[in-house]
Amino acid sequence: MAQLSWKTKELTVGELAERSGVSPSALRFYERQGLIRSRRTPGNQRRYGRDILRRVAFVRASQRVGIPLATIRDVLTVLPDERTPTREDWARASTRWREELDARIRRLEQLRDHLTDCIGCGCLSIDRCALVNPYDTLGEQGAGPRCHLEP
Amino acid sequence: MAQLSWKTKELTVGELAERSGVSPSALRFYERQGLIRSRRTPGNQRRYGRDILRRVAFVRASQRVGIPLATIRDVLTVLPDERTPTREDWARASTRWREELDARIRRLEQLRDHLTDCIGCGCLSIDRCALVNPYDTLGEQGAGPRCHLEP
DNA sequence: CTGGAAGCTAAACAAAGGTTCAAGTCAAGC
DNA sequence: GCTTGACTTGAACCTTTGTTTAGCTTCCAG
Repeated sequence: MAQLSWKTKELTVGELAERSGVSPSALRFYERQGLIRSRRTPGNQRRYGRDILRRVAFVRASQRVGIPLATIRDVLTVLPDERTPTREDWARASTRWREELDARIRRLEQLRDHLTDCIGCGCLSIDRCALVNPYDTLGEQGAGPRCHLEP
Repeated sequence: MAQLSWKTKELTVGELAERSGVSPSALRFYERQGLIRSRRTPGNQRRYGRDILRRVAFVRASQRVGIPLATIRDVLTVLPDERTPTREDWARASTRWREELDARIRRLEQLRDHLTDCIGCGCLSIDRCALVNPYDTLGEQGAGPRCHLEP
């Protein structure tokens, strides 16, 4: 007796990968980025408790909303550290994304409305078209690369 | 007399950069990617006709909608090659983005609705939660990096 | 005609989010 | 006890969208 039930058995990276749909390399990457943590066996292999499934799920769901990993990590740090997060803990964390999502939707809707106008007029004027020059900035966006692609 | 009016004078990269709000390095990059073309002077410097302003404006507007450059390039190839594109040409090209935008907005709205549900239940279950597993795919997304960040 | 500003190219670097590979270690079934 | 499959690490590589830098050339005003 005293055998570990499937409920309490820890997961290896491979098992977690299969159950979460996230590749082992991505899981190790998340760990390097401080998004998840793992216990190590005496032979230095990773072992995860059941909590980890929900945590990984939260990361993926957040990514789908379009949040960068660094931001997700910041939100995860507000979770309780030594206690298993409760339903309320997760709900509180999720609320942040709700606002993010609303903002993104509003922005896209504005773009769409401008675009509808512009399809009618075909203008695309640098100076006048709200779609082309939406914030009246014209340049000076600052240096550094920006990624415009959504998955 | 016979002086070039400002209406017909060609633009240098620097001038185009200033008028379009896109840096010279970005303009050269767009040319390498086949998004724009330039005439060359005998001294190998780029010169642009007035058409280019609208073309660059279209590229920037499309980027704001979230379209990757490769896709923009493909759409630009359907423009007439030797004739200056008309208002209708540009409007036809823009119509594609309208559909794209609508699709994106719908997707975000679905996400938001799921998220609202999930905040209530706090579930984030790998198997059941629509937010976590929205397409019932669970893995097998294919290889290659994907960028999730919006500007 | 000359000096400085602007242009040219190719190559390196950046950041995000990973994948792939090489070389080696661990765990478990037979 | 041994073999095989899963795991470990670090480093290199990938894509996208550009910027920066080095080393030269060209253009324009005085």
